[in-house]
Amino acid sequence: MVRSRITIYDVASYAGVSYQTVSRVINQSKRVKAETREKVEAAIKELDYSPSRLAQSMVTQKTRTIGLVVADITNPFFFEVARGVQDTALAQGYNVFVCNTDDNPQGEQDVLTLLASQEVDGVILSTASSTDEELLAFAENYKPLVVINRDIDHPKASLVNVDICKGAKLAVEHLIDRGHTHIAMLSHEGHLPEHVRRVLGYRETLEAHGITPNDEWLVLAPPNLMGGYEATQELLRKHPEITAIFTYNDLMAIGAMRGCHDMGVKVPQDCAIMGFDDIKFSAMTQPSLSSISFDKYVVGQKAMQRLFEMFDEPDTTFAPIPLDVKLVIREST
Amino acid sequence: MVRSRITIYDVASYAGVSYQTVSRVINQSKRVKAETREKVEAAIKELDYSPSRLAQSMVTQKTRTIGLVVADITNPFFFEVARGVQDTALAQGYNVFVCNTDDNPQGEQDVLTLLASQEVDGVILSTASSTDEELLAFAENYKPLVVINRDIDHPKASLVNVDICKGAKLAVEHLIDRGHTHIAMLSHEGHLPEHVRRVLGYRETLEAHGITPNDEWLVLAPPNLMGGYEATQELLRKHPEITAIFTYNDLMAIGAMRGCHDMGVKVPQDCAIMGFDDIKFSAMTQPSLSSISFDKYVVGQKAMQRLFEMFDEPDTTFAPIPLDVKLVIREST
DNA sequence: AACAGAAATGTGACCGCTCACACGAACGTG
DNA sequence: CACGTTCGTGTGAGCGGTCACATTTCTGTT
Repeated sequence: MVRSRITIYDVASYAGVSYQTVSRVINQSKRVKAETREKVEAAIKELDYSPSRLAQSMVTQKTRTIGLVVADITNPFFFEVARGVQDTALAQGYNVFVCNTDDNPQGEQDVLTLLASQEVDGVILSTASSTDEELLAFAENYKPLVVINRDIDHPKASLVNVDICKGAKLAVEHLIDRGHTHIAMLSHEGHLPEHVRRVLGYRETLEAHGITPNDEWLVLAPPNLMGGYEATQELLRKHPEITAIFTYNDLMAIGAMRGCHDMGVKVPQDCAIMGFDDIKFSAMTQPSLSSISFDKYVVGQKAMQRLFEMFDEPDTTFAPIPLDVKLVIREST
Repeated sequence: MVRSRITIYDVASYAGVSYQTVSRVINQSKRVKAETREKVEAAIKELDYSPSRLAQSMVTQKTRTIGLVVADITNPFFFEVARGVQDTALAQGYNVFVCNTDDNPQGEQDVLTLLASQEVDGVILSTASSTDEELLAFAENYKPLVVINRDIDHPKASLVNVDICKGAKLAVEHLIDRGHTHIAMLSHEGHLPEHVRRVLGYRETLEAHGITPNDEWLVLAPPNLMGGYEATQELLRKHPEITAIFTYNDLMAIGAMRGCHDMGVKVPQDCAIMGFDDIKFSAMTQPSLSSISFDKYVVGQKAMQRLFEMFDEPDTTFAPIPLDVKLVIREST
């Protein structure tokens, strides 16, 4: 039975009060007599009334909806973050639009303007494809913005930053500890190596240990299983001297391990593999994957909490939220 | 600069027409003189106006938003489906709320009522935790509903069904072909085996080949990596006679392979492992995983397309959309 | 008993848009 | 040139709420 919507007026006349009183009950205003409140609550229950969020949003100009922009929800890193965001949002009655940009700068702009027109209350962004300028423009003109793993400087944008440099350092030092000196790296083809903190950490750590980074050993590929697989095969064919590979993320690392296997290169004996992100699969691969671990769920959680803080205090500028990483040593190194 | 919202009235007075004319231009009504339309379009561009979806939804009672209910977006199966849904929705200007139920029936009910109050235009559901009755009640009282991989019978609910029975049959027959007769199965602890089509297919196929299913060999566990890992170890400890395992999904299978490995059981020599879903990881594991494959992205795409059809023709009852599966043989069997 | 002040409730306007309708101008027709 | 049609545009109302303010009722004080 598709009954036409029950409005606040229906409840009001059923309870014998004015619509405004019903509104007060809904909004938990103190200014309602206990007795009246009960009457209204009974009416609400009786009529199975629930207020239209649309109408509420219309007048309050708050939608209780936020946008989450990620490169690709298909990547286990992002969906763990997404869960953290969603769960935290839901607990406060907020909903989340998840948008994929596929690491495409134009897509990212489209998605941001779409979100703006959707009238979300805020945006959490975890991508690196749009330029800082575009992002700054968005923060300036539109809604509160929380940015994950990216350094931009704007009073209306907040940061949540995993200590990626430290992660890269731990990873490379671990490989050096294991006696490796010919350490290659697989990075994300979508980004300039100069802007990728993993690459910077990789280079710095090598240099700190007296090893000169060899640019031939830095390969750019799509940051997924197939990208890691193919890049590894090409790399090892060209540079058989390599004995260790550090990758942009675990997806690439898992592809890399399979790439080694298919070439008859044994992991870790012939070539050690080191990932980044510590996704759940990494403990289950064969050999299991050493990686840099941090709590992705917490990343999402903190980002959402920060967004809530920004709603409450719109004019405050918040300090970045740092998140620590740790090295997880498994069989692949 | 947070300028207060530009409304249709601003555009109207800027262009020197009435607000209704602007509305007509926005809604691509034919009833506007070309000349006027240009004036209005220029004004829109000039003022950088975009209509408030909120206000539009308010009056049209359509939000251009749909809800996607999945058990856990963290499962690769679901997020590939989710991508299919999202991409298809976005192409038509629709947004998607993704909700996780964590396979918790109460959570599912909560999510459904939340979505109803959110005033989504429709719902796509791919979970099995709520009862058929609850789902029917939802379809009856609320919005168009597309259900994935589940048989419910209601004129207002549409189905997209992967041929899971066939998948289970192909899987088990393949194991039998390989000479196995002691074939165990790992299923989803959240559902009664009698309702799981994979289990039905498993039992039927065994019987069809003269093998009596042994209930001791059917283990229920959480449908994830760890669930597969632990269940496998327990199973093989109790029943070392088992030489093949068919799992509810690839996540469990990957956990199972690792479980075998850690017990010194070689895959596939000592024990073959057969998955279901063919997620991307399965080609990259070591050994790579045999599985039942179907296009998860297309599942999402078809579900969304069907929902659009339901919007267009609210009173039509649509036939279920079938999707075929195929066997992918890799190294684990 | 009279009055101020707080507490409880009611009324008008409006959020930004679309719908149904009204209205005048332009058009062809006999 | 009076007529009905079509076309182009404008007006009133209302979607379902909340806000600011007005109004009434209940307190407490002297």
